[in-house]
Amino acid sequence: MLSKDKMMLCERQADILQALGHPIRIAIAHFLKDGEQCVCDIAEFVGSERSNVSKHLSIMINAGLLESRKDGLNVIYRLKCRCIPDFLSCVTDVLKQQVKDNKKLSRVL
Amino acid sequence: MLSKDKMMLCERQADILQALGHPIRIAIAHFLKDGEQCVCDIAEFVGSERSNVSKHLSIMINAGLLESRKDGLNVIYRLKCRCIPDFLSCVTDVLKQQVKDNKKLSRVL
DNA sequence: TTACTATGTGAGTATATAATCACATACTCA
DNA sequence: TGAGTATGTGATTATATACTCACATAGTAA
Repeated sequence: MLSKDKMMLCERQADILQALGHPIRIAIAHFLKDGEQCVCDIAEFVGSERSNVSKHLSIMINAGLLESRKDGLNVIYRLKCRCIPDFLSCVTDVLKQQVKDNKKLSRVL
Repeated sequence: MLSKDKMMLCERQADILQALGHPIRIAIAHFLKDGEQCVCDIAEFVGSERSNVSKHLSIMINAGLLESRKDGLNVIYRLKCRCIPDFLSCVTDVLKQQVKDNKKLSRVL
């Protein structure tokens, strides 16, 4: 049986996964890999309303994935941690593996 | 603006993250790192009802994270992809980084 | 000051998710 | 066969999440 401490760790890990577990938030993370951006440009990139994007951004801030700074009227967001792109490419590896398995399967069918 | 294809990719990545984005499902993944297990033992390990665990397992199966086989009365689950442990350690890296940043901050306060 | 712009927030709604319980299914073994 | 066990599923309920719209805030610039 899992200890209290390990369960707490699982909860914190789940928080991080949930904070990235939405198509718009993934897209935001991909966009910010190439450098910091304002809400305006992020909203344009992901193709959603600004108020909605603003909420997604605050979810990511709360999870410690992003940080922001003000620049005049704009608020500029950036990835807080260099490991997030690594992390995303890990997800991609899982996807690639699934595609590979599917191909193997389709050859048999 | 994000292309349709890229958006689809983000959706598939989000599916995977969501399928792992729950404390119980993370705990299951950790447990299965060390080898396949039946529902019974998984439920005992994560400390939740069997029917609930069964539903979590089917979420992970649908996301392509796990596979299962029958063995008499039991159903044995295992990780489908060796990259899932790597993936989990990536989440841990993000957490570690956050802890490190917090320490730095607390020294300043 | 006033008009304008970028962002954040609250209310309301729709939808998704999680947990529990009761029950169905499938298998084992006497 | 019948009792017992492991698992899965459907109904229900409670809660969380996402989205939209309207509005508030904060800064810019004339």
